[in-house]
Amino acid sequence: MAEQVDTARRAPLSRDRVLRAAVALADEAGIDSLSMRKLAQELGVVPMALYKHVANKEELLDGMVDVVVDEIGPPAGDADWKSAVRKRILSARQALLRHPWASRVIETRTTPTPVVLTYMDSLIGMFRTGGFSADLTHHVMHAMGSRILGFTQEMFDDSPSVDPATQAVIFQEMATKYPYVTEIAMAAAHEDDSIVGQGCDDQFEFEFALDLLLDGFERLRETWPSGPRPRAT
Amino acid sequence: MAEQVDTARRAPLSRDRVLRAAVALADEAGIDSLSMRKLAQELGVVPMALYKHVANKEELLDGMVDVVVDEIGPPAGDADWKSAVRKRILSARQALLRHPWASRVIETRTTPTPVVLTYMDSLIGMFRTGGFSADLTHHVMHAMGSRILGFTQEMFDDSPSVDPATQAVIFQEMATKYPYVTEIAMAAAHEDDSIVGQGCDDQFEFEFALDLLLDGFERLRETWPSGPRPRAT
DNA sequence: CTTGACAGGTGTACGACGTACACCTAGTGT
DNA sequence: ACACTAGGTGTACGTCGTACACCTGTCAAG
Repeated sequence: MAEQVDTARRAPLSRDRVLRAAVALADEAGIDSLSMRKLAQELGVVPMALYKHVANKEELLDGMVDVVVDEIGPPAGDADWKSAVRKRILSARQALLRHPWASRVIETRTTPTPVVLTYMDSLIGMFRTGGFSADLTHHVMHAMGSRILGFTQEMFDDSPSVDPATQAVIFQEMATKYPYVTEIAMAAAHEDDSIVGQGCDDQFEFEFALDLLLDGFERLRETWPSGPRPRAT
Repeated sequence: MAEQVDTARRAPLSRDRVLRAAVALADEAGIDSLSMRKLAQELGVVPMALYKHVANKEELLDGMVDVVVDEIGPPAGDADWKSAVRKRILSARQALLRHPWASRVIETRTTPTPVVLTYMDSLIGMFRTGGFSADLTHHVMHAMGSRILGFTQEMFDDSPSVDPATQAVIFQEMATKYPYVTEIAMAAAHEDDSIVGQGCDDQFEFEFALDLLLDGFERLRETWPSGPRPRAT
């Protein structure tokens, strides 16, 4: 009777507990190490037990996205649509930065969950009450693209860090084969001691694009016809 | 000695043949049905044979992306940077539309291949020779985000088409729970007889956002300081 | 107090997947 | 004539998601 770790002692499972454990596991071990089996083990339970709380892995991932989206705070009370939207999007970005796997997972969802729909509805509402026509709001939401949920793709991630000598050789090759890319990478790294890239201020880039779009939206808001755009005949 | 379908008759494999077959398979069966085993079968070969031509599945996917990027034509000869960039991006978009799996796969690549770098270099070059500073070009490329390779995420795909009665119920629920989303969906579907969405003109949306950005870039081009942006301090 | 339904955890098993590793085989340069 | 090698083969392992039958404790109705 030495060990009795069985079913009795541990807290009972629940959809919520499963989702939170999944998020935690993905946060610390990466989304690729998130399998139903590992998750079950983490919860001290047999893999199939999870299926009493989520239909399948897809639904698990949907639920995980919901957890992240729930972390986005409620809209700020700003009277000004522009700063209200800006704050909300930046808050979404913070949520996504806390869970690096989330953007990748969101991209693979095929159908929005109610939680996501609620978030989108509230965001759309900010434009509508800010004086945008339904039609213009539609285009504007499309224009925001991946920024709606607070992320943009990174193009390069940290390279596997070879020694400086070969790094220099690689750099020379890069510079001759892709002069423009190299120039841009240099410009980005001007406040950094690494040779290539990495020193790019993502937050700045994100806000740069966000503000560019918001400014564009503002201009359109005043000139856009209030009805739907005229149909081609 | 009835059948002699063995190794002798079929054309020899090659990295190129493997990649093309993979692209074809993904095109017609979807990216989820692309496995090393199915691909091998398609080529009349044992799975492990593929590994003599690609290191692993990741490299296969990299190669497939290369095939797609190669389909993007060379830059137009326009003197005007803006229309040249515009054409190139729209041409990239066409390539991606021919291979619906490509955008999803591109998002999962961790390191750009030489082919992708070449494309990016040429695109950056269009801004640089168009009078953009290296610094501004950097930000501008970030701002383009997923549009660089010609796609934006779709939010909804075709729903599994239930009967009209329940569809109406669903619609009612949607309209009360997510009034703004519904309104937008309606606005988009005004030239369509389906009840919810679907009638959204993706090409229009894409160009809307693209032009919004390009116009914004144009304005910045004239006001942006030529050096790198000043450091905080 | 019995019963039986049901929510929730278990155990086994299957078919896919990516790919390591040892092997074979045909063609080539010496 | 022979070793080398590029390229195709066969077997095998570990991992994955999950179908299906089963067990067990709880609790309401008879």
